[in-house]
Amino acid sequence: MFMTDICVECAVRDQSLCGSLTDAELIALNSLGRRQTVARGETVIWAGDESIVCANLLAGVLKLSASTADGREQIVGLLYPADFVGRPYAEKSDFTVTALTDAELCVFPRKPFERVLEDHVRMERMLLQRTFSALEEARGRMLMLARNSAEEKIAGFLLGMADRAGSAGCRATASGPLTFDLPLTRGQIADVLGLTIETVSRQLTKLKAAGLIALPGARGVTIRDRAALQAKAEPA
Amino acid sequence: MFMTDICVECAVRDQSLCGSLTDAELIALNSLGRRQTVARGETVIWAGDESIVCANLLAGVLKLSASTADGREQIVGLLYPADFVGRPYAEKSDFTVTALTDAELCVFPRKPFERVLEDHVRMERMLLQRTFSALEEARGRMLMLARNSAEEKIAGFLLGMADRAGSAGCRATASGPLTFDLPLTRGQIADVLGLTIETVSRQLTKLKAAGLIALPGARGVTIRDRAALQAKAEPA
DNA sequence: CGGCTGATTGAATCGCCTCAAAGAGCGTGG
DNA sequence: CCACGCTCTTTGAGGCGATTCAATCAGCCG
Repeated sequence: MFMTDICVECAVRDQSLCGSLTDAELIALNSLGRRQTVARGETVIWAGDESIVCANLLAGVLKLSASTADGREQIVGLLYPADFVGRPYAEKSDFTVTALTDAELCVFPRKPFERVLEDHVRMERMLLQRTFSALEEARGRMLMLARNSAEEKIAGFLLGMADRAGSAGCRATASGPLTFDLPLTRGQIADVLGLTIETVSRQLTKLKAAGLIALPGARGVTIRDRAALQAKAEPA
Repeated sequence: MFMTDICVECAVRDQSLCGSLTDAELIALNSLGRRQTVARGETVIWAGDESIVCANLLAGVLKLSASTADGREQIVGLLYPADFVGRPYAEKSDFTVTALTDAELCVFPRKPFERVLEDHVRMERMLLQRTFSALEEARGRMLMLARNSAEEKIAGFLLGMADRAGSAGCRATASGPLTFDLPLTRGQIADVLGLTIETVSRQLTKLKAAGLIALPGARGVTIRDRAALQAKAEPA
């Protein structure tokens, strides 16, 4: 194995699907994969297009979105580093994938990737488990979208983002004030939660007024009272 | 192979996951599977419980539901004959599975079923594809839940049920009036669409008043103007 | 014939959306 | 360097759609 192998220096080597492969097995994938950087706002896959590629997300945040015939949009999932992108064995893409932040992908042509999958049962099994997890998450999101109030949605969303940011290590204190930057605009948060920009803004302002959070700068968020937020997110 | 083999007389033999197996391979599954009938209203799997079984649905309709801590419920999926039930490789169940009609299942203990899956790559691959389809459906449902009006939800729901009933062959005419029975109560429709009972009832009444549908009996529905319904479901 | 579950209908309320305008942050070019 | 324009955000006023609460009605079974 050469030092030029892209997998060797892969930041998500162990968390991604590839974690199921031995170094030897990686060689096949290695020759297949191609690093690709995408700028914030750029769309990687268009809904309805032919399904050409699969990928592992190395860095950044992507959104998965769907929209109605008359243009109403809904973000149906967010993808974080080490997440898998695309749908093997499908001829066309169902959803649009767009970069919310500058991002980096490890892209594979779909057909050859399917062959690798077929040759490596452990990897395919891992993909199955990931897909089940994604399904579970999607269904949980359905409950949230259909049954939670705007306040519950915002509180839950902030907690979710805080957990992610926390593990990414902005500040380690679990219960104390945690500050992080949202990778989404108000409009994108609205698209995730099934609300409007104005409602998102109003709810955030309300939580700030109540002292549960602070909003340093347009993108920053500080969790000041996690317990109270949790109570708003999940009323007994 | 003996005539007592349950797979031989299986109504969904070719449509289900098992369709990927040869008759010889079926023998292993055959000894594992157990027919189980469940009555309308009965719950097969409880959310949070240990994940003990997987199954193929042979007949009837099941609902997959989630609920908030304070009891608001959302149906996150419906299961029809030949659909797969459960989640292999997971230690606990995420959602509650309940029979909406009297139903019949072909149940497998999870652990042994996983072993069969591991031994039959084609079947596992088929499950992967099914799971991707379920994910796609769930995400489409998210768009519907978050962005469609009550009228759009009801119109779309009726069309979906009509398609199912149509293929099951109540009456073959594609564009003419099609009559079928809903397997769901108003309350359950409300849980599917993220509405309330009253809203469902009002929207149905409105569509009836507009002459797009008729409502013969509590459970019956007649599609009188499919094109108009389609227009309500999917405004350009 | 009650008693039950499910469906319908009405009235009033409220939460979120729509429309509208103003303010903040930020990069660009004069 | 600062004014300008852009995008994103905040805030307000008003309206509408769906919910909530409540009462009646229909079908079904014992």
